[in-house]
Order: sequence, then structure tokens, then C-alpha cells
Amino acid sequence: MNIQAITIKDIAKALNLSYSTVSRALKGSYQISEPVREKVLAYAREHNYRPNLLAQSLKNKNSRCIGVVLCAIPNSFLGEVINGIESIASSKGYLVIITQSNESLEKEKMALDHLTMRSIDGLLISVSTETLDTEHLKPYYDRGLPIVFFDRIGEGLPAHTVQSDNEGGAYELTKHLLHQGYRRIAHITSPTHLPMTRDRLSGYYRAVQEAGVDIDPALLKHCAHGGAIVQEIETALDELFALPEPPDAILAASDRMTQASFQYLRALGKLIPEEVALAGFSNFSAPELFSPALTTVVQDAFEMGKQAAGLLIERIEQKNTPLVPKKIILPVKLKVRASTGAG
Amino acid sequence: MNIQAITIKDIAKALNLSYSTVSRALKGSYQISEPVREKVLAYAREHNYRPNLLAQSLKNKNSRCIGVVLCAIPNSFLGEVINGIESIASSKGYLVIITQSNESLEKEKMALDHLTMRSIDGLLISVSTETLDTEHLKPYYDRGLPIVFFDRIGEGLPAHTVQSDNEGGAYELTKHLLHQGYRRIAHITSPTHLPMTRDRLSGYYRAVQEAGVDIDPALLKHCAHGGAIVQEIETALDELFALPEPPDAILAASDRMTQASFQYLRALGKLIPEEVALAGFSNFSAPELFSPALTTVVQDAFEMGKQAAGLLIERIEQKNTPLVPKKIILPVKLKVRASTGAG
DNA sequence: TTGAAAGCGATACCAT
DNA sequence: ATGGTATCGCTTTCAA
Repeated sequence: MNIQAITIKDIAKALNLSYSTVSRALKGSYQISEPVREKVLAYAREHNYRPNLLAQSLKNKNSRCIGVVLCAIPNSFLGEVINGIESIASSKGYLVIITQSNESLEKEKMALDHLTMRSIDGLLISVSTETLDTEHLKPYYDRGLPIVFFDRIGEGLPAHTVQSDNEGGAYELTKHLLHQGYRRIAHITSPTHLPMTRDRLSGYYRAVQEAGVDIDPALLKHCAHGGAIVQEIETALDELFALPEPPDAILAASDRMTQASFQYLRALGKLIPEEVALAGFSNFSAPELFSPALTTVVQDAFEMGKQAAGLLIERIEQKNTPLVPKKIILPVKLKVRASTGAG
Repeated sequence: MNIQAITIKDIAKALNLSYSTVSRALKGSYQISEPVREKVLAYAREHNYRPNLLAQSLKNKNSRCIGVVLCAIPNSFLGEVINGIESIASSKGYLVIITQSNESLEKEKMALDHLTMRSIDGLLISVSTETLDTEHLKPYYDRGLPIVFFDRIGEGLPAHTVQSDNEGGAYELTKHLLHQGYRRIAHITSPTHLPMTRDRLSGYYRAVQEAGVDIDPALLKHCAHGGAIVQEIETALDELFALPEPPDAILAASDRMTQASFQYLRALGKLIPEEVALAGFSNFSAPELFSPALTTVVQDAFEMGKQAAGLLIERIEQKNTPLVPKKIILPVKLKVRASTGAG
């Protein structure tokens, strides 16, 4: 639909100037005589001239749009990340286009397809749980599309990455649980092909080993869909509590897993934290609403968005310079609350 | 950035055809000889031809993009609405561009500006709390931009609207509270310039009047920013509980207000539902996580998104037909839980 | 300082 | 059935 009031041509005709002169006057570029520039600007303002960004993009081969692919929007963590992204992007005059993969590789590919067809200048992506490699990103990368990974990092592409200190967070959580006297700490998490999962696992191991506690591999549960399907979390919990020695603490890797675990324990009538402790990586807006309030590791989602967008735009605007991939690790904060017996 | 592998011109040159022939073959239109079409299609596929949507839009004056303006993304209700919108939009080949107003009229205008400059074919909007009228939308509307309002309806523009049954929901909630024996039911809500607020108020009044209970106007609290600022909710609650006769029940209009009230009551050590009942319009993913579980009215967010997108796209695709504004009211469901003493 | 004209990629009208 | 060409709105090189 044509929302445009007038075009450069209209201005040129009205003022008896050439297209080029008008274009230059509008851009404030080059040497344009003051009277002409003022005339043009005045006329443009008066008639509410608005440049056609499509035409500009077609001509300039850039769109001042950045595309974002994430697994799911209805998630307070990602919502905050988006806010961070937008705060930077809009200050630099970029429009942010958000798409979702719903944890499906197929959809991730479709989203990529859409975005690149619309001519984005750069891509921010947090890969889906199904994404094993970055083969689908390679063609775009090879053609020079700037890409920055955030949160869930894709492997195999030299690109900037921005993520939370997953290893440190898991370490802190586990250490805290051990300190509280829990010994059979179950860890419910995503598949190990995700670097994030491996990082958290290694934090978990580090804490456990430091404490000299034996690790029962049966206490490790990987949800194939990253917890996107409630059923898989429940199955994991069923298996955990069917063990001869069930866990006395649960370390959940995401909001969904934490929430499902909470409901599960409730339904079972287990007392938190007396019978089973619960803690997790989380970004619930208010973990203190739970009863008991939840011990969590809090990530700085807004900062993650800001950093990712900043790196991307930097990349977009100086694409000629060689890329030296940066790996940004954002510190996390352990918030001890009642669900781990510290209330 | 140019992600494009090849253009129509490249194909034309390679196959010794004219641009127009290639274009037609690609579109499957008109009478094109089978051998030629196949040759073109094969070449296109082989060289990974992807149409330049910018160029198409410039030429066709449509972009197959729809713009969405909402107050804030990190909100499970709106997240679901977006999912509904996308489910319809992507099935019809439209890209959805989401922007936020953060409850500010200024930002709402900026978002509109951005979207329309990018050439959207239609607009879905839930207005900010600060939005008193639709003057800022009028210029676009007058130029023929199809607009559909959802959730928070803007007034003064003949356009399709999609919203929950706010009147009925408030009626059901209030009636339920009265039935439970509560008599001093406070209502914390948004400013009355929002139709949604007025609808809920009238449902509240209807129930109260039916019950023959007197209404104390001091029990009505309007948050100027729709609860976007926690402080305003707390101030409202402070005032309510400073009353000579404080409320024995709270009816909150949004998730944020419900949550803030919950925390407030907790901090005060008030027993829910013994001392004060709490119920609200809500779309928490899990109101049963609260202790006590919250009585809520549940809206069908996904359906809202679907309907809004459906109406908009219908409008986009038959813009010539006269507009007969539809007003869609989606039914809501009362979910009684423990916070109103029914556990 | 200003103008003319080519071109970005795709489409559609007018010829042939 | 196919080709030539103008056009969408804007930018930019080259000339003047």
C-alpha cells in the first residue's frame, strides 16, 4: 500500500529542480546552496515527505533492518533480550524484525529464508534445540551476512557470540545445594549437543567434584526438545523419582523445566525444600511468587540483547575489516531463596 | 547486504531470453512454452535464484508485511497473541513485524512511523495506555492503510476490532466474589479513557447492582500507566488499605496488577483468601503456581491473534470492497481457584 | 552548485 | 509465445 504522500520527483517538479538536487538537499550531503536546501526542506516538511525506504534499500543494497531468530517469544527472558536489542538498534536507526523457530530446525530455516529475502543487514540468532550444526547458516555467512549468536550458540561458524556464564551459574547453584547438605542433585537440562548444556554440565561437575561427592549418571536428564514439551519434563521426573535412591534436589536448566518440576513436586506432595530442593536457571519475573520462593541464577537478559545488537551493528557498519570473533560471557547472579532450604 | 545469488537478468542472459520471459516463467503466468519454463525453472533452482522482495514491493506497491504495534513484548498474553497472528500471517505468506510502544504514546507514534516507512500492507494495533484518541492513526487510515485493533481498542476510527469479553469477564469475576460472601470488592484497573476499562467497570457494576450491594467509589483505583509502573499499583493498594473500611477482595485488571497485589498482600501478612480475596484478568501461564492458586478470567489470546490477523489480511486483499467494521468479542472463561476462598 | 542519466531488480504494457 | 521498454523511488557518477 502506498502510504507515501509525495516523492522526490514531486518536490523536484514543484520547485523546478532536478531529482538529484532534491535528493542531495534532503540528505544534507555535498555542496548545496543554502537557499535551495532550505526551499527543499521546507517543501518536504510542509508536504510531509517521507523517503521510500524500499527504494533506498534497493539502490543502496542495505536495509537498516536486523533480523532476529529465536525459539519462542512468549518467554520473559527472551522478551527482555529483545528489549535490549531494540534499545541499541533503534538508537542506531535499525528496525528489528523478530521471528520464531519454536525450537524446530525446519522453522528456523524458514525464518531465515524469510528474513534474508526481505534483505536484512545482519542476523541475531539463538538456535533451536533441534539445531545440531550451522550448515543452514553457512550460505548466508559465506555471502557476507553479519551474524551474531546469543544465548544458544551455534557451532562451526567464526562469529561473535554473547551468552551468560552458564558454567559459572551451574557451578554456583550446585555448590550452594551441596553447601545446604543436598547430595543427590538431579540435573534436568537440554540435549548435550547444545554448548550451553555442556557448559552447565561442566559447572555442575566441577562443583560436585570439588565437594568430593559421587555422581550418579542416572541423575542427569536431557530433554530432547529443551523442555518445550511438558511431557518430556514429566517423563524425566517420573524416571528420577522411580529410582531406588531418588534425588534430594533438582537443578533445572530453564524456566519451563523449573516450573514443571515445581508443579510435579507439588502434585506428588513433596515438601520443598525439606524433602526435595529446587533451583534453576531462570528468568521468571518474580520467582518470589512461588511458595516457597525459588532459588535461581539470574541472567542479565537486557544486557545480552544490548551486547549482541551492538556487536552486530558494529559488524554491519565496518564489514570490510577482518572479523576477529569475540566471545562475550555475561556474569550471572545467584539468588538464594527458600526453595533450597536457606529461607 | 546482497544475499541474492542471481537476479532475473542473470538468468535471462544465461539462457538468452528477455527479462520479461524469465519473469513470466518464474511466476508461472501467461502462456509460456513448456520447454522455456522448464529451462528457466531449472536454471533458477540450480543457481538458487531468490526473488528480490524489495524490488517486487517497489514495483507492486505491496510488501506482504503486516506491522504489529503492542505495548510490551515480555508478556505471556501478548506473546500468545503474536503466535496467533503469526499462525495466520505465515500461512498466507505475510511477514509479521512487531514493534513496541512500552505504553508510551510517543513511542507508539515512532513505531508507526517506522512501520509505515517500511511499507507495511496493514496494521494490527493494541494502543498504549497513554493513547487517548486515534488522531495519529488517521493520516494512515485516510490513505487507505488497513487497520485492525485488538485487545486495547482505539476509538474514533471505523475499523475491525477484536477483543475479549471484558464486560462479561468482570461480571463473572465480581459475581463469583459476591457469591463467596465478599462485599467490599476493590477494583484496580486502567484509566477510564480505555474502552476496555469501561467495559470491565460496567461488568463490575452490573454484578454489584444485581446483588444489591452498595458501591463505595473509594474502592475503585485507576492506574494511569495501566500498571506498567509498579509504584502506581502500590500507591493504589496503600490507599485502599488505609481506608476506614479496607476492601475484603481485590479484582485486578491485569497480570501485573494481580502480581503486585499478591506480593503486597503477602508483605502485609494478609491471609488470602481468609482476610482478602484476590482475583483477576490474567494470562499467567500458570496461576496455579501461586499459593493460593489464583482465580482468574482466562482470555483466548491465540484466538485473538488469529482473528485479528485474519480480518486484516482479508481487508488487505480486498481493499476495494467497502469496509463494514466488525466487532469481534471473544468469550472468556472463569477459572475458580483457591484465592477466592473456593478451594 | 546543479542537471542528466544510468541503474538497483522486478513487472507489465505494448509490440511482434 | 517472446522481446523491448518504461516504471517504481532513490542514489550517484559524470558533465556542465
